[in-house]
Amino acid sequence: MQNIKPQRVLSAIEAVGPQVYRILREQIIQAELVPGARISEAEIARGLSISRQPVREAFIKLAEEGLVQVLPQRGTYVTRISTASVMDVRFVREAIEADIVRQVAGEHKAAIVDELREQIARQKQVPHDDRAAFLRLDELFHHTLATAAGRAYAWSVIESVKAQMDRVRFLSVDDLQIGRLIEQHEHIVDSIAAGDVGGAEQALRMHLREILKSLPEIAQSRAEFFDGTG
Amino acid sequence: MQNIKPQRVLSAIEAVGPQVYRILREQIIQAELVPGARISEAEIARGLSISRQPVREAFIKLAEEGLVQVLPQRGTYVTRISTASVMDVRFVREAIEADIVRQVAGEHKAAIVDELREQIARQKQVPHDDRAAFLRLDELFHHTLATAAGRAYAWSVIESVKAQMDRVRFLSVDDLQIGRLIEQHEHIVDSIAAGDVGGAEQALRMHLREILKSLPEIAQSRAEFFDGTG
DNA sequence: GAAGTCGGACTTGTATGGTAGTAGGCCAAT
DNA sequence: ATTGGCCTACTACCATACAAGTCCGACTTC
Repeated sequence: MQNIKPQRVLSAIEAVGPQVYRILREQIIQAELVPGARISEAEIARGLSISRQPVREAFIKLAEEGLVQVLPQRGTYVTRISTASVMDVRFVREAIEADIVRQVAGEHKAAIVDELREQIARQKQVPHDDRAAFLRLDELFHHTLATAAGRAYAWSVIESVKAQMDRVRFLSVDDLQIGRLIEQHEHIVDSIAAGDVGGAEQALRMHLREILKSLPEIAQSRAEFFDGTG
Repeated sequence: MQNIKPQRVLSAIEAVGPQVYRILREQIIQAELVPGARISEAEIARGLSISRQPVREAFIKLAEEGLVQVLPQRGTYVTRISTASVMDVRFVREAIEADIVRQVAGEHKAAIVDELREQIARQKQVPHDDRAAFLRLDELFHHTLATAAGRAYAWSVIESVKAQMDRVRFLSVDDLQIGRLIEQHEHIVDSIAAGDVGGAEQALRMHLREILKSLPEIAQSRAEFFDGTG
């Protein structure tokens, strides 16, 4: 089966390193590159028909996010998901987004409420089996909140740490949870619309803690993806 | 003046790239490398008697922190301090540390209070002209809080973003401010000791907002270090 | 004199070569 | 049968070479 290698198109207007980073990051989050898998600079470079150098830079960035572990002279491995790391990231994200939503709720801008309600309507229309589509809309929802508060930078920080959470979410979101998450979105927006700062904050914190509920279950059913240290 | 180049000792047991990163980061924060300065991979590499590759990796990491700006085929420049960026970082830091201190205040661990009070005593003994020494102790104080809450990861996130704040602090901390900052530390610890969760949070938020008070003044007196966009 | 053009000396980005170190298989010796 | 030692293949890390683009000054031309 001499299948022609699908030459992944790398843009010429952007440096290759960051592109490789995004490709690998996406593959790790979506478990195409499974936890524990061994990858090598040379192997990836061959696959993309580029040199090892940009791949190396991508590895470094992935290692900073904790998505891979680089062992000098030994190899580079996709990290297994650590429930402790997931909870660490969730804590940071909750802290930042709590202050963001407090600010939004305190500013009484009707346009934002309309925008968010429209997004919720779209979330309800997502087919129940299309997890990726819902996750994209969920991401957009939280991103919109941050932008509305004028906190684009804060969101960029969240983005740079949330990969660990996304890996779990990709494994865990099922239909039932989607419905509950949408309800929580509505609760957040209602609180914002009412100018209920404290209520909005609490609603958001509860929303982000939802992930913890399914985490033990996922860690057990997909034990090979998780490290054993808890 | 044929002065012998002081060969900075690079450890052999750690990769060179991260070491270069730390050296340059320190120099930028302490304004040895002044904002707007042009630096080049080759120049730094020659100075350290290494190749361009590890320097390049350091540049990439510095660029992610916003400490330098890499313009392909043109050059790399130490960024000027942006007051907007400083406020962005402060927002993130305040959000995270607020949740940390709430947790510490809610746990009623006497050992932590003792440790923090001892640190404050040491802060009072710092000579009033030794800014660097006080900043180190201040850093230790906040780091200790995070560790006490079991939030080592959260602190690592703060560390990776706070360079922008540190650059300003290095320019701004004078004797008067040191006294006020120590008072605020005491206020925070008192609230923790009393188990006053809300009070501890507010005290910490006020503490971290202190930097904003001197920011406009610094930005004016050292205008050449700041960008003009506000 | 002024404007346009060409060339060289930079810059970062990418590719490739070389080095030290690890892992694991194979073989020999006990 | 088990253990110890070599040897090959692989790894990441660093150094070096090459490529592509930018800037600036000198020269040419009008």
